[in-house]
Amino acid sequence: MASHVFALVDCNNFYASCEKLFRPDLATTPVVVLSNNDGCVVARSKEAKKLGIKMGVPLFQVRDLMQKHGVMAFSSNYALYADMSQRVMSTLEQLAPRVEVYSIDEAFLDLTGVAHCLDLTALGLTVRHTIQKWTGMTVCVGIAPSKTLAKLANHAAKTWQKTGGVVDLTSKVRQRKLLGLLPVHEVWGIGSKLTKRLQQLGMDTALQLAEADPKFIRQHFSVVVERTVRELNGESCIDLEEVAPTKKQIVSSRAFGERITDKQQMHEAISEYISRACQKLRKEQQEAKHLTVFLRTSPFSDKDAPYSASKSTALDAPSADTRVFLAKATQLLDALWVNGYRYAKAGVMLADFYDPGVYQPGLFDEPLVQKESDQKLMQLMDNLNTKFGKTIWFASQGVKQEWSMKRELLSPAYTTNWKQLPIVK
DNA sequence: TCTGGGGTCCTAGGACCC
DNA sequence: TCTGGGGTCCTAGGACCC
Repeated sequence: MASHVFALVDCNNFYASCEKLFRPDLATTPVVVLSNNDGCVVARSKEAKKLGIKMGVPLFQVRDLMQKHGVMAFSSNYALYADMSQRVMSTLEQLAPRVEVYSIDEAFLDLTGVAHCLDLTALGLTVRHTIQKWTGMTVCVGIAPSKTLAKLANHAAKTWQKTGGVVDLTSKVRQRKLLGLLPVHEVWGIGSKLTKRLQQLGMDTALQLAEADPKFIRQHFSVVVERTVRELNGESCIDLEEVAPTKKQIVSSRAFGERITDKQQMHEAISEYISRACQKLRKEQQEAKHLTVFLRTSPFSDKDAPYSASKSTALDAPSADTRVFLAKATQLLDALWVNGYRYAKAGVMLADFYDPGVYQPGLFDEPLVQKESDQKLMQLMDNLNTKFGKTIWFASQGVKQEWSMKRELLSPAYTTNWKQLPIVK
């Protein structure tokens, strides 16, 4: 069997870099990007990291520090990040035979076929320079015989400047050397809970995990961790997935900008989430049969009474019609709603997906009638809303949406709105 | 006063069937 | 009163990722 070669390409400080790209005046300024509702820090530029601002920290805890050092904050601007991501990914597709877009700022490349005829470090440098030149983004590249090792190689490329942003980890000797240097929690798939349990068994470094007996790990943990051990030893267990598998569930949920205490407002919010979820569903060209609605108070507040509840229902037949789900969601909300709480968040979840037209009704079920006019209406709505922004919607979604999220520090839509293009003076 | 959103996979346990 | 073994399907919950 031919051995695999993967590269992991990862943008440096992606969201923060997107914001800086169109603001050359901020080149050396520390920048952070905030979560929805401007609640916590979800991305930091290298200057902000240096100040000790941690990932995920609530904004109010670092406000003084930020003020003192002149840190610039932005609300998250997903339209901008998604567009920049697409530019990076389509550049990668021109540079490598097979690409798996793994997240908004990362992609795995399959270099198996080209590994023997090209110098891998040189190839990594080419990727880095091309992305830099064509998109303005800086990336690091990690190359290794398994995805887990490629992740670690990328981590090394980011951590040590003298690597020039590219680390070729195809040699066993280098693999072992790096594994010995890294704590076990840096390994892809090892989170905080597993780290604790591994440490209790005396495994503190990635190398100690790599040297554990896979059977022992299988017994004490799971197949997932066993696979990680094999991957750390250069045995590729996780394949490249060039085409994204169809989704198995769609979630739409948001924390509110202000607490909701009024049922009518909650109904608006739920209607909005249903509408978004159904639009995503139609974009996936799927129909769903299962719906969950949930709501809860803030889990962080000690003075609010805690309440968290969810209810699910199954449709008679799969659908992608917003109106069908709106009706069901309203029933679920009636059953869930309790007066007197200060609700902080709610959401809906669609599951149990089918390709349109393949669902088999039970013997005694009503035969399915899918009206063409219904599908056309949904399609028309989607077209209008994609083309012109949010243009038409259902009355139940409300107009003012006073509960909607806070985004007070939003940057302009530099790349996706003609009116907000940056101007060169 | 202020703490994100959207996913996946695996496992255990219960219900049900023969 | 005694009372098996094996299989499947579903769901809830836990863990992880970015």
